[in-house]
Amino acid sequence: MTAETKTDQTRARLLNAAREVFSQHGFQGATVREICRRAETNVSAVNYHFGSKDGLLAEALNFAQLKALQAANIKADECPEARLHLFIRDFMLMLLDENTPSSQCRIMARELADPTPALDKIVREAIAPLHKFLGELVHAIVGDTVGEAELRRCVHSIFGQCLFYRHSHPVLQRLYPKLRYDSKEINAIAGHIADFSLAGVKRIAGIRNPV
Amino acid sequence: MTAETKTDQTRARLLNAAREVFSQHGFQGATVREICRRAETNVSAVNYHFGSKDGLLAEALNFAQLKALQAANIKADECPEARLHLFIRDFMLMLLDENTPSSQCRIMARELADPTPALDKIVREAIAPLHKFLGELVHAIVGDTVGEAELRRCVHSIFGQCLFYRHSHPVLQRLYPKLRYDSKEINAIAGHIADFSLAGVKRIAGIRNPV
DNA sequence: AACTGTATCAAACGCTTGTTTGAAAGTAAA
DNA sequence: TTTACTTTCAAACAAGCGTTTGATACAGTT
Repeated sequence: MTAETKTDQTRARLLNAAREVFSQHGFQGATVREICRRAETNVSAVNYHFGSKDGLLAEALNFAQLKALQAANIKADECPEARLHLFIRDFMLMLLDENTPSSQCRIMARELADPTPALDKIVREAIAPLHKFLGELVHAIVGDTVGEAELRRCVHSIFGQCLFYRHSHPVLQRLYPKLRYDSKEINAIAGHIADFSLAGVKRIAGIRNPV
Repeated sequence: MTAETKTDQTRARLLNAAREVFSQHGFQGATVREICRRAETNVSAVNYHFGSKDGLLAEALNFAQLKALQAANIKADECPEARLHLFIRDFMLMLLDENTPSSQCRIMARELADPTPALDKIVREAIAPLHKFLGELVHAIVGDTVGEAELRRCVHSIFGQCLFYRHSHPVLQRLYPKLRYDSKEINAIAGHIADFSLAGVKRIAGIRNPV
């Protein structure tokens, strides 16, 4: 085994472990020692390979999946209403599904409220494009009938509903101990948010809602 | 000055400082040293008066304002739709207004995603009643036409929209640097959420929405 | 075989955390 | 004033944190 391959293997193990631990405990709550324990390597490996805990977070972030989601949604040959539904479902799957290794989105969700050195990068490269994307999708639904501020608030309403299930998960588990985020439940939640939001944005736009 | 008065004064100063710091940095991010610095007392005062940092948090929590909000809303002689609007406005004022010293609600909001020893108490005494209250309010609007699961999801949609502006504040400030939560902005946000949600719950209930 | 550079590791470093200690100051009753 | 009790405080404590160090093992080159 060459030295380079060994380096890459250790790096990869560290990145995977970091994504796990960051998404579970947040940046502040995660410890370098636990990440290294899961990566089965020494504590000093983080600083050797990534310079610092900050550097590890920066490299652990990966927005590819989020961008793929948007690209696939744009390509989908559907009306804007259907695309909104699709987007919400895919987004909720990324946020909630415990069977997929898409912890990037969950890392970001954790950091929203607690600025870390990486938040500027996250906002610039992931969140801002995401808001722009959803803003355009909502605009395609309601047309030019709503002002910029109201359009933004519609986007906030949609993201707010989605993120609620991630942020408030510890609370919801206490309120409803039987709650499980299996694919059936996630689909039901996504369907609800899509219906609820479609009625909401149309109401804001002054469009009559059919039953 | 009697000893008891002195004790109470120090206790009160510690509680006020604790509410400030907890709401700003969260439980984990807050340090007893900073709390004591703001309370202008010694580090050991926290353990002397409250036993531990956990004990300080438990006593710093105060759900009176949240309960007063619900009581006032029930007393208000308005239709359910108007009461929903009132509730959302008052709730947003508690969550966002920086000029009012209602940091309790903000402490809770911070802890939602990050279980602390106090979360069980918070859920039991504050969040569960709040969800029950809003559930009944939504039920008063839509009647018996929607199932229990869908009603719960409507409540989640409303809280999700409200909490978004608190949780994502650091992100929103980066996206829109001009954003300020003055009373005009808070009222606009509350109005939007009320309109948006009213249309949403009626759509879920299968009630046609007027323009 | 000797040399070079990289990767790993146990151990330690400097710092911060929540908490404890023991003495000093202050208050109230005898 | 003496006594008993409460409150404050500087200092220290043990544990945990991110990070650094110096030795060791190892691959590839000469």
